[in-house]
Amino acid sequence: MDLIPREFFDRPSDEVAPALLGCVLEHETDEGLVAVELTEVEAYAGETDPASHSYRGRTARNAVMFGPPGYAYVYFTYGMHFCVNVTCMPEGIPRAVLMRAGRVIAGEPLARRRRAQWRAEAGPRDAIPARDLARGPARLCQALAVDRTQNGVDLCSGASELRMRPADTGPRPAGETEIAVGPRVGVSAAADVPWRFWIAGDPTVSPYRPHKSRTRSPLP
DNA sequence: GCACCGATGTGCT
DNA sequence: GCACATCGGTGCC
Repeated sequence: MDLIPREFFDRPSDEVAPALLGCVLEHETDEGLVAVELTEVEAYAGETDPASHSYRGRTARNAVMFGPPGYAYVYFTYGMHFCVNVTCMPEGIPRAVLMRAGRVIAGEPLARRRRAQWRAEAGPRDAIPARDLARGPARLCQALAVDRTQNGVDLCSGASELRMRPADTGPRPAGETEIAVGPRVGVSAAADVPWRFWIAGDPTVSPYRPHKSRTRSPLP
């Protein structure tokens, strides 16, 4: 199996993040295989990063971030969505890269069924465009069927159903070769830190949304 | 395309 | 309580 070696992840998350663009996250289940080529990622630091789940120290939820590099940290958010990260740096140093979006390169029918099933609860809908199958961190988890049960899985092991492959060294489509950098999406703290990386011009990159507070304006 | 907003569970202050 | 590393619908330009 051609997988990314663990040493790749044994460095700061803001170095790992851009290097992950073009790499492939794949999940093999009883339903089949779905593989996604990463087009958008975000780096998270630990004790120095107020936007990181490990900012306030180790808890049961974020324990995987404190473990060795190359493991999946999956968390549940907004009452209905999952997001998946890969851990970086040696054991004891909490760093991770959030995988925000990608292009489905294998198992597209299965990925579309999973996404459509999730949306069907709100009623009948139009077909989902291919570019939207994994366009956003929660959509990526839907397409790959990643949830809590994948938290702590070793992404560097061929024995894992969820694993990471190196980038294809071949040429990319014209206009999709440059790596762009900017502030992270949807974070209220440290919103100015440019730790989001994406492939410039790629249609599967999620639209940028600044963080929005849920508190409504007071009544007149 | 953009702005608003509801759904919904969990981990904190 | 309330904020939250989100999404998808509706309404409007």
